[in-house]
Amino acid sequence: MRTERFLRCRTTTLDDRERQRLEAAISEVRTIGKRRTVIRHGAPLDISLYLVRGYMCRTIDNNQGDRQLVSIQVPGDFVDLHGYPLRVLDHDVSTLTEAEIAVVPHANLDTLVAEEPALARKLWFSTLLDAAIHRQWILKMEELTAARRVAHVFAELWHRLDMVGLGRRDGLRTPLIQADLADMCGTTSIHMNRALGQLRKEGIAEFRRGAVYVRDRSRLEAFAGFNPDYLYGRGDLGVGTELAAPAPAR
Amino acid sequence: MRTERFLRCRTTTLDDRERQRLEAAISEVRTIGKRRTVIRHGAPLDISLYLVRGYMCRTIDNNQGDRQLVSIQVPGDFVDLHGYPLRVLDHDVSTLTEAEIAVVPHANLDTLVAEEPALARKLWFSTLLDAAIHRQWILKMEELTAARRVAHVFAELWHRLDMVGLGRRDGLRTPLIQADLADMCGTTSIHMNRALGQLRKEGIAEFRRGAVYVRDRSRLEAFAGFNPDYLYGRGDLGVGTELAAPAPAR
DNA sequence: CGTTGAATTGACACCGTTCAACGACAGTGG
DNA sequence: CCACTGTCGTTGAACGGTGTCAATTCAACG
Repeated sequence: MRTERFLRCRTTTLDDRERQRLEAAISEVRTIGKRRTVIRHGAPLDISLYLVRGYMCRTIDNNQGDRQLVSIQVPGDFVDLHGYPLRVLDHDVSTLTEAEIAVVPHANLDTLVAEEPALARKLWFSTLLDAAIHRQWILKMEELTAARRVAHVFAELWHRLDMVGLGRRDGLRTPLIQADLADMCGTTSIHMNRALGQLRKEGIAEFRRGAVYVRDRSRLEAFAGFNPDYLYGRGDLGVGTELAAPAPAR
Repeated sequence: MRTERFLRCRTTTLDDRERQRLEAAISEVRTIGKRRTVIRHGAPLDISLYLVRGYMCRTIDNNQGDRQLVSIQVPGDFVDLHGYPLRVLDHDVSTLTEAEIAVVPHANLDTLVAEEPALARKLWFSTLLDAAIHRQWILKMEELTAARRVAHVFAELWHRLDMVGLGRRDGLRTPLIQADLADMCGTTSIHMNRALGQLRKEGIAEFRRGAVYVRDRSRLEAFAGFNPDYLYGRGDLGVGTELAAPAPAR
């Protein structure tokens, strides 16, 4: 089943019937080559894309003419479901690797949403997961140095791959090159190279042509200050796991 | 009407009947003092809050124990509608000023979503607007220097206030102190002070105790590289307004 | 075996942090 | 009225993280 990874291991998941209805909303499945732009910002949309296999990303052009990576998508992500309520996207959607993509016409989503409000709420949930990830990125971009930022990217990606059943024991594989990591972390590829060198030297993670080898996962996560709560995995969102009650607003 | 500003001047707006249905879903309106935390991350929710008057923000605690501001909300924002599909938030929601807040029980939203799929899609739209703003913040945080970042914050806020009919000619008023701006821009309040000094010296904007005076708005926006498309105001999203076609993915 | 994209290294300037101190201003109470 | 107090804003100097430019090495592939 093509959508088997959708919302897998999340606080909100689909039941069998809902999954079948979603599956039935797919009009076709396409295979796209690597590094191709599939959706362009500003173009009116009448379909949304679900990522079955491979990696994709969202990019935004900045004023200097180069692209920033504002999110990465893994199998099981309903990549541009955002395009359904928004009708037009603010960003571009591209493949990183060759990818298998399920096409869901908005007309089918109209039916689904009208007939299955509970499923609609779950689809909505999946898009807000992206928003939560965005928020965490804003936070980490502000808070951390480049080495810690890229460590956080690794930790997040690893965790997300685990959730959809694609995780590995000793690290993770990514389709990302150092320039991509730089784009994600808001730094230059040159400095990213040095940041990765630091991770290697400190024995936290070793990046070699897309493969990330990690000996001690908890050390990586601690280094990055990674807390998976914002990914809405099974289990509650940190309730009871905190040391102290939050302080007043300011 | 309390929700008159909701989705005002956006590409997607409510019609009269939808607005009345939304209005009817409000169970009560509360007034909250300034700088109070209203929703805490990790707490199960059965209501969502709509901001009628005043300013609010979303914050996330980082590992060093201080809070980062990941978004600011103005009147007309359905602040934590995210809590409806998510059921639990990844962040805290606080007031900046005294605020008037409409409470919408999730039970009422259930009814609304089931009976009015088109309205549901519009509510969904409003939450994805937040996601689009988050993406732009990620981009700008990475791309710009501190002075340009805060100029972008001003430009965005001004534009959003314009959309809900609260804009001014000569600049804007905010409840933000320099430390807040620093939290938003991922810098220290000391450096923020210098960044504001630079804006003042260059005649771009003058910040005095929450008031931002701007002589030449287009200069402010150019300095920040501000492009309002991502706010989904009336008019299309930059189609035909660009100088060149986007380049291939990489 | 040459080409190409990717990774790596060095030198230098700049942006931003940190610590420390001081100034401006409003509110409060004597 | 003034002194006190706390918050917010401002400034200086030293330090470190990051950007920039230029050059070089490495790996993959036709």
